[in-house]
Amino acid sequence: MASSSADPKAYNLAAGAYNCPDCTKLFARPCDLNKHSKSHTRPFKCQHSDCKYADLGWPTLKELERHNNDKHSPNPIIYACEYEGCDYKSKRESNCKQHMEKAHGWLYTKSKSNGKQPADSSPVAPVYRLKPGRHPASASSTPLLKQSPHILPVPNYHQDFTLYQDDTDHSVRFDDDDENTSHHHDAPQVIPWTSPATRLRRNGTMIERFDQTYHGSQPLRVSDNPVDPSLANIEPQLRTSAAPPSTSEACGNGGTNTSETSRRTRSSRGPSRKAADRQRIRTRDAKESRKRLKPDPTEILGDDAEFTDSNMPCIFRHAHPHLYNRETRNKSDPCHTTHRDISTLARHLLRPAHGLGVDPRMISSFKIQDNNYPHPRVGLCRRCWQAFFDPLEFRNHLDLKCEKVSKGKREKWRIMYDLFTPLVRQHNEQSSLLQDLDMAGQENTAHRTRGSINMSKKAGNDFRLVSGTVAPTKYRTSVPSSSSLENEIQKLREENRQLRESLLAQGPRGESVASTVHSSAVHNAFEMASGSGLVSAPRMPHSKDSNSDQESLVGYMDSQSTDVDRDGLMSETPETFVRQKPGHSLPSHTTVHHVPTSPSPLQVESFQDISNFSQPSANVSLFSARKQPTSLADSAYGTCTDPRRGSLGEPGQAGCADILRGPHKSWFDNSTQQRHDGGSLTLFGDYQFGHNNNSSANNESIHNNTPSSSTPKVGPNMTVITTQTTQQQPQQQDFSGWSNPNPFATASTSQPSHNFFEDASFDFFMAAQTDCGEETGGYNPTSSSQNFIFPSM
DNA sequence: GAAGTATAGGACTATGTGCC
DNA sequence: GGCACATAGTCCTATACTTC
Repeated sequence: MASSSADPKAYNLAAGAYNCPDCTKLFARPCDLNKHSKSHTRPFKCQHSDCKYADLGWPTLKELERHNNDKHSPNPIIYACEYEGCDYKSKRESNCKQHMEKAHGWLYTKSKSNGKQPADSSPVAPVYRLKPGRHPASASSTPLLKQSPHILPVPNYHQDFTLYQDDTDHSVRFDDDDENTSHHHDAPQVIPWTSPATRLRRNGTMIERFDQTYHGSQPLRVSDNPVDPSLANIEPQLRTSAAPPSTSEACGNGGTNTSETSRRTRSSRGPSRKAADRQRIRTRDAKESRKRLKPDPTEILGDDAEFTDSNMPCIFRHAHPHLYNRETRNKSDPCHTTHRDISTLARHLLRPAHGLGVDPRMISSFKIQDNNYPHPRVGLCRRCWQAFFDPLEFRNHLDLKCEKVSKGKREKWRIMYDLFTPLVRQHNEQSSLLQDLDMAGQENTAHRTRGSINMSKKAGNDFRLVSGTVAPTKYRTSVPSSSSLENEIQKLREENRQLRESLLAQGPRGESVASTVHSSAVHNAFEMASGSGLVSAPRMPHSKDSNSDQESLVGYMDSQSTDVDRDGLMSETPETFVRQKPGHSLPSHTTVHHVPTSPSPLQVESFQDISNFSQPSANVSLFSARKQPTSLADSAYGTCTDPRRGSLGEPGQAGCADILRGPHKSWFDNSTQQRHDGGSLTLFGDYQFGHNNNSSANNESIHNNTPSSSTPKVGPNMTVITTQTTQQQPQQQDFSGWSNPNPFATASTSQPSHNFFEDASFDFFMAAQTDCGEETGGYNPTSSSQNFIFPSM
């Protein structure tokens, strides 16, 4: 309920979340709980008494309005398909788009940019057109285009597979008069998977960008920082141009750029419109006067076309544009938006796309699920803005009330940038690489210090990194060597060569795409579509052992596949999952999770002692170990209600992470066959927790071992550990007799599994790792029985 | 295909804080 | 006390995605 937000009892300090009194969901913020509570109260009632929504109501006014347009409007807004010869019409814009996408192969930019054209996006815009006179509210802002779906006809080799024979972007463009726009390479298109030709083009783009970045102006040297090519763009000492817009200027613009639509449609809440306008004018005037009085003290980064105070980019995208390439990683689309406030940016970093631990007090990467682009393990206090590289020290710091240090938003942005965006080597690199590691670490330290010194000079701050806080060797950040990047690019080059050959061999356009499925390169291209390795074109064989793109440079950073990416996987999941045999019941309170095929032993939380881990190769590529997505929060667009999506869900739901985390657990070390008390658990891997139905009936069924339509699914390579109590030796559940063996399973190895576990001291950070505005399943510390399934490694 | 539900980020207001 | 700024909380739009 909305009132719960103000109820201190609803605030769970341990979990850092607000409990919904009407269900079991937890929220990081009261406003999120408030929003959620409307899904229970559904306060927006339909005015038509004969409508079922007169009683049921809708959670939001927007949904009520949409319902009215759908059902009760005498003159509803109609969206018509713009393709010639198609008379499809819908009252929903999104449905119309959906239709054009599915029926006509329309490619468009899926971006949550709030209607704004992303800075680096192509001019590709929706093809649909609002019917004149039907939608006056938006018609003025929506270009009524001369519709020309020139992309038709496109041979539809597959329903979702559009292959362009040539390398031309066939998307309809709206501003073709912009001759400076590169339509050829910069059209961000999101399609379920990538055709070989598109893949070829994208690889080419990546290679081109790599060459420009690292080989363009000067030869690549070992001492060059290959990770942060954009860093130079924001180094103040490198600037000679005029100062960037001041904070006041930016804020003023931000205020006056308020969407008029938003103002018109904003519900009547808070102060009156006149009062709000007065305040806005007052604020604007005040800020303008401030601008005249003194310069922006937070002048840190200097001018940059991409960086203004109201236009702050995602630190990760800014640091690694080649990794957050929306052409190859549609999941990174949210990273292409910019932020006006640090709080908004921090909120963004909380998203599953990055997975940092963020709360009002701190930002932490201690708990981030590394893949093959490990992050520095850093905790940043948002009060004193001191960085910590030791999680225990960090936690101790947060337990104390430190002195608040005022910093400007640029300063903060820079601190976050410096701390979190460098990539690090695996912490268990073999000694043969230690020299490189140290060298790179020193470079990185220098890089950070350089920026910090400037901050110190210009803002007089005492950013602790300047004053000698250097990450311990164990946690010291480093960067991938240039040779590693070269190797990855070389892989792309080689793959492109194969793609070209494959496409040439494929013959004229129109030939069945099936002719390419046996080409490993093309297959890899499908695998690559998201960089996640989870995309498999339906009807295509899944090759677990394929040396696919997830191992390449553009694999990913820490993001995971999008839902679109994972469609391919889900098309196969009915085969990969195993259902319980009739009559076969699980032990009481056993919870079953799906864990994909064996994660790499490199996927470990890095701050534990993993020195005894075996390493496949001393010279293993930084990018080579990825086999499956590992983040629990697995999608930038995650939701808790779908197993394909990875946001933290409520107990009993797929993707529910926190239910498996928390203090006071007992866990079983699969390698040593020993049980350990206490500590907390983090399972990495794309697993399903029980089932994806959050109904109470199903929750009941899972706890009572009652077979239901959502009987717990079991994935490959799993070992079920049942710990009835913290005092009992766990028992191992044998699933060998279950049906439907995983077609992709591979022989288990004897890799130790204790890398799943973490010290209890890190529990704190889990509390913050909730998806903003999303539900998290809270671990119930009162439960006396915790049951886990671990992948056999 | 229609309808329902979800997330991401923009933008605004209210409030807290430090400084003059 | 007023100003400037930071931030939390909230509402909103856009749109992705699921379910039926």
